[in-house]
Amino acid sequence: MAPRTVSRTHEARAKIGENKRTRTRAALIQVALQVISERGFDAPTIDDFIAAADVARGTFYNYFKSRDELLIAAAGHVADTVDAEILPLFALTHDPAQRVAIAIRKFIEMSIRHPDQGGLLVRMIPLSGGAVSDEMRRGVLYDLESGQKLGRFKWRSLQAALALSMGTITMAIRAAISEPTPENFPELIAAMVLQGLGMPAREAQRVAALPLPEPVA
Amino acid sequence: MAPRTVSRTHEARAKIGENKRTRTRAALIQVALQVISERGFDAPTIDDFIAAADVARGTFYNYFKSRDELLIAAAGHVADTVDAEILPLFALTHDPAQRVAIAIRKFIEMSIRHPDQGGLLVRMIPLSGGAVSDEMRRGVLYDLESGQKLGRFKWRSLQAALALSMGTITMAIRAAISEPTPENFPELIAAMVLQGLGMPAREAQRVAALPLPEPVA
Amino acid sequence: MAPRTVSRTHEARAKIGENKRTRTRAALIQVALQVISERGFDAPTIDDFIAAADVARGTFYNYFKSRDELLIAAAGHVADTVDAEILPLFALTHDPAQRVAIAIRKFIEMSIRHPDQGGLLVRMIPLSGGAVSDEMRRGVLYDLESGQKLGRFKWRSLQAALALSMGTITMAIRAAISEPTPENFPELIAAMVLQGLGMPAREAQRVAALPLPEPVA
Amino acid sequence: MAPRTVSRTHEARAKIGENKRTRTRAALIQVALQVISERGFDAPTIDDFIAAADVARGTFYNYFKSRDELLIAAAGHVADTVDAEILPLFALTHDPAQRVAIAIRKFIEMSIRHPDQGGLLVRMIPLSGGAVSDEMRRGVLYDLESGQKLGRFKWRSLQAALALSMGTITMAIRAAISEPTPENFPELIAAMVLQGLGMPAREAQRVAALPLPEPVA
DNA sequence: GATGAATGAGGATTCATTCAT
DNA sequence: AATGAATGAATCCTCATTCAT
Repeated sequence: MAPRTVSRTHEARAKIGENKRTRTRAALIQVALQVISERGFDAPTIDDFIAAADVARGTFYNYFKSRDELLIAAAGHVADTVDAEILPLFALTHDPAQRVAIAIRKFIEMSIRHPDQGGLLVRMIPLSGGAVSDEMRRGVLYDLESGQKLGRFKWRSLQAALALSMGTITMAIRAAISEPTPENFPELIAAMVLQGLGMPAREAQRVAALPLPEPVA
Repeated sequence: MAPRTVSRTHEARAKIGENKRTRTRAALIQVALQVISERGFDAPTIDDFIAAADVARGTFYNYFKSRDELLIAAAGHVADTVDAEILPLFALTHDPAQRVAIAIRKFIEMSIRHPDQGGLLVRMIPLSGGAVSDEMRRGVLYDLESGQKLGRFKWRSLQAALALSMGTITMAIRAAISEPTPENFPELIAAMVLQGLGMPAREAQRVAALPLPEPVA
Repeated sequence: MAPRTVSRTHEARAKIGENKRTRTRAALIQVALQVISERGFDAPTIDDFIAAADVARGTFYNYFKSRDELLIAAAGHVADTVDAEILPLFALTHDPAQRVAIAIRKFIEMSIRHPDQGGLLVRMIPLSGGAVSDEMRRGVLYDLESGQKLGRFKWRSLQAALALSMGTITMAIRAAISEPTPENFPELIAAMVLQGLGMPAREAQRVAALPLPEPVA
Repeated sequence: MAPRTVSRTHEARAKIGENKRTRTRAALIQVALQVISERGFDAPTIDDFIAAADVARGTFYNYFKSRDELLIAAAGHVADTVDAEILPLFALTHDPAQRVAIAIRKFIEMSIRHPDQGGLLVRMIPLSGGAVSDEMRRGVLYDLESGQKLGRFKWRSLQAALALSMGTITMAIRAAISEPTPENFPELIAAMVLQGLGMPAREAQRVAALPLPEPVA
């Protein structure tokens, strides 16, 4: 079985290389989230990142062409994390009101659990043409429109409805990161947004308080 | 006109100088608003400011001790503008719902008329420590609480109510600056926020649509 | 005369500034020629140049965007120097053979007198798309063609004639810089090129040896 | 074909390895010639070489201890090529004029056929310390002097004669690489050089046009 | 042997601020 | 007051070379 051995070796080596590369990259991204949460978004230099990750200057550039590229990658990682939490829940219901509530609650919950990631998310929304937020935005847009068609929402301007939703989420995340918030803060925010979108208060509060399966990770 | 020139008093000269000084300073601030609104707080360099204002490097430092000082002055200018526009209207009513609606409508209107100032505003609000946002925040806080006491609002968490208000305003200004918006956008936003705060839809829309005295400038 | 004083002051200041700027720029170029002659073309870094010129790092970048830009400017300076020497002499004759001889002799003489400058010239010819050499090349081209028409030259391929002229000049400058050469080296080179271009040996040597007005500087 | 594979002797395997080793080494040198011919000696990085050769970084260092070693090997390869083409022809005649003509024609022809090698040659000649140019230089020197003794040449300065020969060859190769040239370009150049060295035009052109055995490779 | 991740010294570049004119 | 040349600390970026797998 010599050939197999040979080929396995090749594969194995490739895989090890692959793993190491992936690990270093992941470490840099992880470290970036930490450092940003500690020292803010603008202050940290490439030097700070590599010092925290304990890699050489050149190693950084083996993975990212610039500071910005690292930050974007980090934001992408956060987006993936959020997606992984929200998408399974979206499979459970097609009620736009519920979906909006789920997204809002999950985003805020995640930001409370991982303030670094929430912070980065919020900082990236204005920046980068919204690479991160775009996906979120598209999802929200879709639910706002179908909710209107189904009579769940009663907004009079899509632009305004979008501003309400995105603005409130953003500011709520910001609050959740920097101040202590009540345990049901995510639900409270979700309910207010639904009310703002035209749902009766009682129904909004009911939908916003529906039990949610716990995240696995 | 030589005689007139000669006969100019010291005072007159001082005043002319004063005027010029004021004008250059104002020009620098104006230019700063533009540049910041386009490129954010951190990106622009002093070179960008002096190039846009077409003054020499040294001149800049005759007016501002540092880059930060210009930024603060620019923010202060926006605060003054806001004060001049909104405070007089606040004298007209003590209904918290009306006051919140007035503030929201005025902020957005002003941002449409002076996108540079709106842009700076939007950049400052998240910093939440900026003079503008603090004052605004206090005002909003006060109205939210008294509105609750008077039964006009029915929020369940002050933090959440604040996030809804501030977040929606911020995002609405952002939209108003960068996209065309319907003429009644300010009112629409105001109505949605009031609904979110627990007012019945009909009443929210009525209050948000009350006629407003035109701004002077 | 206050106004006049004021305006003279303005002019004077502008002029002083202008002078200073010009002087610093010239100093950097001068220093570049020196440093290159001492340490070669490739070795010196920007640090070496600014140390030799005794200016700050930032000052360098006030004048040149990159190391290459300095080198190109230095080469341009050399080209100007040569032009200043050759052009007046070109006014004295329209005989293409004489003009070719003058150009060759002057380039080599200059390189013997200022080896730094000659060296830079030779190094820049392959580089920079020939910004430096292009002018020279055009001049030579013109004289080669008109010399042919007038029956002074008898080459059979313009390309080949150009290769002979430019190649020989380049290599002669190189030799003149790095080895001791006989006093009449410039004339010898000129004569050989004219022979190569098809002039009879005797006539070539006569034209190449015609007395030349001494340079002023 | 398993049996055959199995029955392969150690020697055979060694030879295959040897071949592969030789091939990879040759590929690196070949690629180096290309890259150097295009971008010069200094510009290309090891990354450029390994990317063009499509080998891993470590593989490069299995064959060459340093970047310089590759450059030297590449130059050696060109030297070998030149030797193989020109030396056999030198056995055919002892007339210095013919030998100079042969060398010139062969160098240019070879550069047209193998532009990469010509490019490297041209880059090396000015360095004059390169193995190729030294050998060539010695050969040319010898022929120039014996040609003078035999009355075939009539130069007045060996230095100048050398500059004419080497400079013209260099520039002619450069032209032949980068522009289309007439078919008899090598002969034209050879004739001009011989004329420049003092041979009568008619005789120079005759010698330069003598038929040459075709190269084998 | 082949691989490619990691290294870090060497150099390039920016930009807020000072200061003589 | 206005000017703009000069400064240099802080930071970025490249690339030849090493070495564990």
